[in-house]
Parts: sequence; structure tokens; C-alpha cells
Amino acid sequence: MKNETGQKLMDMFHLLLRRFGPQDWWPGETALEMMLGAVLTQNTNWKNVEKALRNLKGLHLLSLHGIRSQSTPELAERIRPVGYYNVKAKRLKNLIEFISDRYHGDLPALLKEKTGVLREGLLSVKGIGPETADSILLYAAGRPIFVIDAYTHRILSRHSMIDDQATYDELQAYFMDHLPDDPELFNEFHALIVRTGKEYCRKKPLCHECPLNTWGSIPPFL
DNA sequence: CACCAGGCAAGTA
DNA sequence: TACTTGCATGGT
Repeated sequence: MKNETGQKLMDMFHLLLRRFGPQDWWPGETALEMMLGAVLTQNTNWKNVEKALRNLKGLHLLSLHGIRSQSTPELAERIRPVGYYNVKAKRLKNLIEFISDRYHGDLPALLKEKTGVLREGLLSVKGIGPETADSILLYAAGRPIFVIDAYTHRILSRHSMIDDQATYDELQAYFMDHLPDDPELFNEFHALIVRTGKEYCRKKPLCHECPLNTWGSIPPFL
């Protein structure tokens, strides 16, 4: 471990892993399915995303060509359960266009791209922000990139581990500067944070039973 | 009924 | 730069 903060984070990780067990992320069988899912789950429950992906799969549209074959309004109708379906249909088309234009539709080539270059490329797609890009990098491409989401911010803030005003990049650095570059660790850790957040760290505080409160080295939120 | 979900871009001042 | 707002279905 690199230092004290790193050890603290590892302790937190092991605590959550013992409490909840492995989360088996990312749900999704192919890299493309994970990439589409990353966009579809923006500010949306994963259950809704599963319905949308089932729709696409049932119509054999879960491929670059399949998505391209649909107009944006047609695609929107397929993904209706995710909400924001007009916005997200366009975002999916943008992503597929990016893969087609820059990598000639060669998804394996995209997945072998240098991490920094791929991240910048993904961020240049309208509708892909830092969390979506990093989810793709970590879960679809297996890169040692830590994904930050609203739960991460909320949990670390409530336990006084970071400033409430901390930015995405600052939060990401908090993890990546103090932990080894281990995609497996980042994968499970992020999933466990989401698991904890869903149950104990929603917008309205439900922190009293949070497993992290029982752990002396993280101050309890009250 | 209120509240929330594994965000992001565009608009405003 | 720093807020605000629109996007929208489905579940608790």
C-alpha cells in the first residue's frame, strides 16, 4: 500500500466486501452491451436498463449495425423504459458513430487503445461525461480507472473523508493516488460503494445502520 | 403523495 | 466560473 490513506481505503474495501460479498459487475455479456448500458444507466435505475437491453437483444439490434439500422426516434422507442429516451437514443447513436468513424467499427481495436487517448475520445462524444467514460474504461476495457458517482461523493463526504465541494477529478485522484493500479480492485470497490449507497446513503440520510459507521477509523455521519 | 435512480449538456448571470 | 434546468420511465 502506498500510504495511510491507501490503507484506510483498503480497510474500507475489505469491510464492505465481507459485509456484502462480490457484486459481479458489470452486468452485461459483451463489451458493446456494457458500453451501451453505461449510457443507458445515466441517472437511471439498472432495472430499467435491463428492460431496454432486453428489447434490443430480442430484436437482434445489439450490434453496431443493429443500432445504426434504427433512426433516432425508432431507437428511442426501443429504450423507452430507461427514461430520457430521446436524449439517450441520440447519445447511443453518437457513441456508435464515434466507434465507426474513429475505429472503423473495429471494437477490439478501440478496446486496445491507449487509456488516455481512449478516455479523451470517449469524452469528446456528446452525451458521454467522466462517469460514463470511466465506466467504459474500467468495466468494458478493463483499465485501472476508478469510477466516481453520486454515491461515492455522498459517502466519502458524509464520513468526512473528502470535502463536500470536491470535484470528480479530485475524488478520482483520492482513490487512484493512494491505491495500486488494479482493475479488479477498482471494479469491486466501485460496485460495493454503489451497493452501500443504495441501502444506506440516499439523498435523505439513512446513515444510522451504515456498516461504515461501525468502523472506528471513519467518523460516523450524524 | 413525495422521492429517487450507477449523468450530462445547455442555458443563465 | 458557478449555479440552474430539462430530460422521463418505473419502483418504493
